[in-house]
Amino acid sequence: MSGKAADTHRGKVKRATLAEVANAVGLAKTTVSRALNDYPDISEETKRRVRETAGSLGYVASSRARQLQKGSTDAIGLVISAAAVGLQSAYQSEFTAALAAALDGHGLDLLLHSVTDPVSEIDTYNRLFQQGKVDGFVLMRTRCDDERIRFLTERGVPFVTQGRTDQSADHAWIDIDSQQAFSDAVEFLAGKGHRRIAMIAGDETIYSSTLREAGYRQGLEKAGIAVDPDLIFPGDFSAASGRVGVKRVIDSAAGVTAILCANDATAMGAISQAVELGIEVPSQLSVMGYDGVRMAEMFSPPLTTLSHSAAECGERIASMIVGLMGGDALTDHQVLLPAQIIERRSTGMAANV
Amino acid sequence: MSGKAADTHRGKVKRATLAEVANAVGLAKTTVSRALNDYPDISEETKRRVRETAGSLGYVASSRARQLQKGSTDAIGLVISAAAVGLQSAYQSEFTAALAAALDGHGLDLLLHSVTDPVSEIDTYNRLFQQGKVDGFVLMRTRCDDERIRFLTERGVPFVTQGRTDQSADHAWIDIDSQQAFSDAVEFLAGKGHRRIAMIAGDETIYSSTLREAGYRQGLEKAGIAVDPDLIFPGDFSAASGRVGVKRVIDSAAGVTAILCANDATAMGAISQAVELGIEVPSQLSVMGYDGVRMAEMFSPPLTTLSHSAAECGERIASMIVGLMGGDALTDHQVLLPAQIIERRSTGMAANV
DNA sequence: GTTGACTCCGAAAACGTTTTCGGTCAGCAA
DNA sequence: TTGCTGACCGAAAACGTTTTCGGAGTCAAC
Repeated sequence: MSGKAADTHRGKVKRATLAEVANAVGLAKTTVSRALNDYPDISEETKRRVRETAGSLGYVASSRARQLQKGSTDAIGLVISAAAVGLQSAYQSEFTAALAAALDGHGLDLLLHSVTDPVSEIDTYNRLFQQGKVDGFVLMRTRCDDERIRFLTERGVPFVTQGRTDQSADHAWIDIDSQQAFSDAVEFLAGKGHRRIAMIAGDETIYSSTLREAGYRQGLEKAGIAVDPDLIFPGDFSAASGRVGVKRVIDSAAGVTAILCANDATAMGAISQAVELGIEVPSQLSVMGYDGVRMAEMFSPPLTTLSHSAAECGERIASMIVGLMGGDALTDHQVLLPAQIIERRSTGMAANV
Repeated sequence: MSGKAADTHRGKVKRATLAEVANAVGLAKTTVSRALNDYPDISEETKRRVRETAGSLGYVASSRARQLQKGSTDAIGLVISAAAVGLQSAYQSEFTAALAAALDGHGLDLLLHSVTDPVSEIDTYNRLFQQGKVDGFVLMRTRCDDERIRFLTERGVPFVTQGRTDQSADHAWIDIDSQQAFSDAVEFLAGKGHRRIAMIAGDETIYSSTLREAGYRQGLEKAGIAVDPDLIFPGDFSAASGRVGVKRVIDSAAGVTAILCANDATAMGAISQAVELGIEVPSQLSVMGYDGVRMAEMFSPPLTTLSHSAAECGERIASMIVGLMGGDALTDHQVLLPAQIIERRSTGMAANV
């Protein structure tokens, strides 16, 4: 038994330990630990020897033990509510992937935790942190008045939100300037001759929804169009709400030639329903989305949308949370990124009415 | 300073420790630990007292310390390759979310790790496990001959794959019977009068792609249609490859009235490109996808597809990995689930050619 | 009054690191 | 010889749990 692939016996996997390495190389645990961590008071020769035998034993330090000693995990938590999982937009997925990639760049892992019961949400954040499973959090889908933020701020837990809130002054966040974006969008549509522009809004409990709507109003003003509250239809970021929205527009709002949707999913739902109702997009109706998800490009017709980069957002959040955990002073902790109009073929000149 | 919200001073968060609880309640650490873990040899009265003071101190056991002692993390790893992140299909996202939810039901967390360099992929699996950050893995996008599987099997690391491989005999997996599904799909199309049915295949390094193609051939045979290799076009599961595929079909394959796509994304790309080329779906061309992602329903036209449940897949994988880690014997460790045809409006009767 | 069984609890070891605090040794100056 | 400096290494404590083992009681039976 010259255990070459050592301990391959199904079931128990024996990891090499620091003590074993120390033993093998004939030094103390202390020395081995410091050699591996490249402390200056260990001679180069010793370091070399240590690294060598450590390597040959396949030694990898147990992060469990290290964490216990150092008091920090190298993971940050992201809790997604299963209730919203059905609504989990394509953008959220893209963002999550980007975030994981970005965190990896900082040597951090992303701990995904799903919570079914909205009541136990806060409790989950609490447990995850108290248990020491994560060092901080990233929050998505921030709500106008967000209990999670109050809770985490109170405890001094590091976190960054993707999206602002009413309490924005007090915490680190990154957000897209959706208000500006929606204002731009309206002006864009107005520039194409549209005068009666409807909006299918997002979930009103989400802060960003209110900003998007505010942007819509602002854009109308800039374009010199009076705001007609009857042209604002409720929605919830789902494709389904786009479908419903379109029906309502048709039923109740005469003369609408363009619909601005709270996000791409809603826009796709809207288009799909419109087409089913025999309305041609964009010749009879222009539809515009927001987020710039990948699928938007492949939709038929390809979606005109307001695009922003999930990758950049992930990168910056990663840096911010690293900074926060490093105890940085609050600088650059509130970042607003622009969105950009991508004109495709779901929008066109206003039809004559 | 009656420290009600205790230690809210930004930065340091003091978690209550077992010793503190023991001290407060006037018992030994041992007793407190066992009381909280509901051991039978602690009196009910004592348990009550312990739970009470533990609660009032806001005590939550550090999972770091517990893990160190017990030798197990309560997390399983999912590594996604950033290269594929662009290709990360909607289905993968849905599945990931479902998996996280299902694992949560078993008290497990999902550790998401992104890897950029494909070369370091194996290394990542190794580190993650050796470091003791995860107790096992779930693998997605299994390849025909999958190095990861060889590696993990060799080490005796518990894992479940979503998708079979050439080495399927040796490991736990769950998969959709895509071969049967694609066979069914062809028969379905043949039943609508289609005779020249093209296929846009998936990434050929992924095992499932080969099964899907095999199913396609099998379906043709059953329908009594000769297989024409020129009707099989390469793809990579992306919407883009659907677009390209359609162009090729038009250019090089006369008389095709239906296209079967390796997945929904490809189908959507195909439809979108077809429409751009002035081809009407489904009157001139039927297009069918696979996976049954949510967006398929909202597409225009709504996509006919082969649907299977990401939620169920997640559930079962969760149970399987729990079983594996519990050291169960190999039973029920290879599960094949069916997919179901959902007829929507991207398919129709064959056009007269 | 010893024994045994039973109930409840505690001391100490263990998990595998990192960190704190010295300790040894060589070389060199006084 | 003594003392000092610098370079290198080690013993032991610490992190916060769980587990192993055993100990102190009580009570009944012999």
